[in-house]
Amino acid sequence: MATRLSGVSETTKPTPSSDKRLLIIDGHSMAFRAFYALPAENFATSTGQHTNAVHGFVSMLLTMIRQQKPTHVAVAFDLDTPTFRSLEYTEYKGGRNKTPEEFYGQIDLIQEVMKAMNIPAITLESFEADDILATLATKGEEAGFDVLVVSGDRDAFQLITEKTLVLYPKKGISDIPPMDAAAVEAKYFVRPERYSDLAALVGETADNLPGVPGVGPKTAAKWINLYGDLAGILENIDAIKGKVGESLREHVDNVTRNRRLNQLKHDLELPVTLEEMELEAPNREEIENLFEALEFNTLRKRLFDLFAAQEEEAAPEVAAFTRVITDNAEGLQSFIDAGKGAPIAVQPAVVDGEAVGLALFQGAQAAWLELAELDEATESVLAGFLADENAPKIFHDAKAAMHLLIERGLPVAGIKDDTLISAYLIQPDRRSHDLVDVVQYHLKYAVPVHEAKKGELDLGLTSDLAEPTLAQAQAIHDLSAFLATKLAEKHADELAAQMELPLIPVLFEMERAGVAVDVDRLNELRAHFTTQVDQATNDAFAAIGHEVNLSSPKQLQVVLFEELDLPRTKKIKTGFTTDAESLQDLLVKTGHPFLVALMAYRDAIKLRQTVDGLLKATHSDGRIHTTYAQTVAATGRLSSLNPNLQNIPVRSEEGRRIRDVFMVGEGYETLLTVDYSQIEMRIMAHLSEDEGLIEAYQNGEDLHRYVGSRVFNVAPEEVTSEMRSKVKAMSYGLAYGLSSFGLSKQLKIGVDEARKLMKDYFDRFGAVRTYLRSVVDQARKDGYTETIFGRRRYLPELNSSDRRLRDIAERAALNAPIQGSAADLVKVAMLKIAEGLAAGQYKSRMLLQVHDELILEVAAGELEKVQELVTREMGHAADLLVPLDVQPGIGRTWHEAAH
DNA sequence: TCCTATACGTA
DNA sequence: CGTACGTATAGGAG
Repeated sequence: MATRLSGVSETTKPTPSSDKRLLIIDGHSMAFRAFYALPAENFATSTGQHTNAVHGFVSMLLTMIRQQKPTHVAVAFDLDTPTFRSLEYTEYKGGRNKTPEEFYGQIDLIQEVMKAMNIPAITLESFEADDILATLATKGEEAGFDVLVVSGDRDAFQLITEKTLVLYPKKGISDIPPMDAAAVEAKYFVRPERYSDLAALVGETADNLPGVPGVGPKTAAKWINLYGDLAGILENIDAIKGKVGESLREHVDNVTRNRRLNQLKHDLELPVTLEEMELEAPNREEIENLFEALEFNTLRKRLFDLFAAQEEEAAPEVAAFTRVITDNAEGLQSFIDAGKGAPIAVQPAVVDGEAVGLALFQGAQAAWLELAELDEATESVLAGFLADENAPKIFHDAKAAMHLLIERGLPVAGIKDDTLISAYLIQPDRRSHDLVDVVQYHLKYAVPVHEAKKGELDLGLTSDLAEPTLAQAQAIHDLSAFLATKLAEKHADELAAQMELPLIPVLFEMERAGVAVDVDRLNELRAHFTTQVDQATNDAFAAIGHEVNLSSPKQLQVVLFEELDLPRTKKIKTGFTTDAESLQDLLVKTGHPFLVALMAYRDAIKLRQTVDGLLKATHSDGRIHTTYAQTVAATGRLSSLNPNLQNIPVRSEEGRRIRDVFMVGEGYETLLTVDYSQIEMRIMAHLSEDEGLIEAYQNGEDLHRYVGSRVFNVAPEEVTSEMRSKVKAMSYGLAYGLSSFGLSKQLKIGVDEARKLMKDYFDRFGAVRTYLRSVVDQARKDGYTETIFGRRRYLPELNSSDRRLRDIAERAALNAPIQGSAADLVKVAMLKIAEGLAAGQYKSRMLLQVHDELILEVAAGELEKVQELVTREMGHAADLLVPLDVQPGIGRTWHEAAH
């Protein structure tokens, strides 16, 4: 029987905090502080709206909340309308510099953020934010709060009491020392309640309130301490001797006016109650949208982390479950059987890259296994369950779990669902779908995580892992059910079941297999490229007569545009670009030898970096095991990382030498590469149903030559290579939303010529234009684009009022069905090939996928059949209006196998 | 130690 | 003012 570890795991109630803390912020003054603390030019959205004040303000607010842990928060803002002070004294706050243009609009944005964070932003007609702060401080104290006032205005010091402190930012927006009575006294030699008297005497330049000339804080404090307060001073005004006494008598009207104006109101009627200021979780969607528009990625994470941490301390509203420890075979078996074949969520606990524990969840039961502690019988039950194709399992990132578990001798089959995949298909444009984020987003609670630190593993720690890992397994289980509905709503359920989920074990096997590399050749190449780097470095230094870091664009800018005074290139944020294209232009214009050396340096060091990366990534088995990210690319493509094997050089002669180190591994006969030729163009022909394009492909013509002959109105054999390359660039460009301007730049021709080229193209292939337009129109209506296999990409910004964002979305909409359909095709082919290889019990295996190319390792005697299988399945992955042409290549290395 | 900007490799 | 990616380095902020 299962050992009961802890009956029902309790949901911890948040301990009702007896100390209520109210944080109140002077919105304008803090926004200004933030504005001047952060450079405006570094904080702007792509639309040109400056955000430095918003960023600084929110950053400051988050820090405050984290450090001060307020239970209630409110922000007060000034209005533009006159206040009772400006009405009484028209020069009040006069003479201030005009608000900088970059500040414009940022207060509104801050208020929007406050709204999304559910923090009241308070304004009051004819009063200033300071008065609101004062009223709130008083109200808060009366209601038993500890009050923290954040203001950049020294008038706030008068609010300091035993229960109210002021945070007055001194420099920048960080490092704010809380001011209490003692701090005020230390600085100004008067108690806070007398600070306004002192300020009245001294005056306040910022508010255009002149005081008594010749009287500074020291003198004012001396008088206050001598006569008690301002009233006392005025009573004894004639007793004060000297020049300053005279000055006081002369300017006494200033003083009384100042005092009247700097007295803050404590008794205003506020439109918001204290209860409404209680700090609650932010509106996640609003924050997502707002921060997306503001391009605040770091802040978004900080914000959610902050509130996630708080919610964690509070109680996640998660159903209780029975937790069992299954440290014996019978217990585990009965746990597995209890679900009667319902899917079980599986989540490994990882320390230092190894699975140390495993949480299982089903129904309302959770099981925890410590993998190092399992006896043989229990392990065998577990292994049987994991490997059973008919025992359905749910993961969040099944492929990663498969790697972890197989290292423990536990192969996995029967992946029924993967919530990582589901989350991705629902929101393919999100870059990350961490379990924590996905649960927070969909289920609206914070799933706990255990931050295991390196080298901290001990007996105590493994059990610490149980609680959070069990909660994660429960979350995965709940998420699976929740997302299933969402997937169906979005018509992505079939894609998940038929394509993405079956692909997981295929990718797993490819990653596990890895690709063999010739380490000796890699080292030789490294030395070779290093020689080139050194040579180019020497040449470069010789050309300018001194050393410089050739890898620093910033330093290069100095050399190129200041020392050498070369023509300016395209402007970028940090000055002028030094990219390869511009360097080439500069070389043509000036012929400066430094440019030659620099370009050689760039080429060589890039190749050496690639080689270094490969060397570092080579495992002890002499193979490189990349990881395929199945849930990153918004179009449905895979991506490859650690290392990226989808961007190994091929275009340059030197670069191709790197492809020659990828080789067939021991026990295998050869590498086989098969790639699609012009797959995206073919998909465009299919989707557009353009008769001309379809005919060209059906007749097996050289597409670009064919298109060239039509566009330039010449016979196919008269199409020059120049014409062909123009047409090729244009054809591919179209699928990316290329403009005539872009085409003219790329082909280095006039915009007029480019425009004519495109017009001639569309005159001949009108269906392409119709199709491209319809894609965008349809997507604007639907909110998404769709591939041939029904994969959607959601593009809400197609309806943005911001033209820049809309244009970007339109280009994405043009490209997504084409790139995405190609990605789908390749995935389908991979599934069929994997199936065929298994069915034929071949030893040959797939190793790599590079978008339109598959690389296989072929065992002795299998080449003919495997090649037939691969070319057939790739060629028939979909039934299009045009044939799919695939090109096989055979060789000992990746380079040799290229055709 | 983190993040951003720049540059550059692939399809 | 052409899509989709991943990775390296420099340099600033922390």
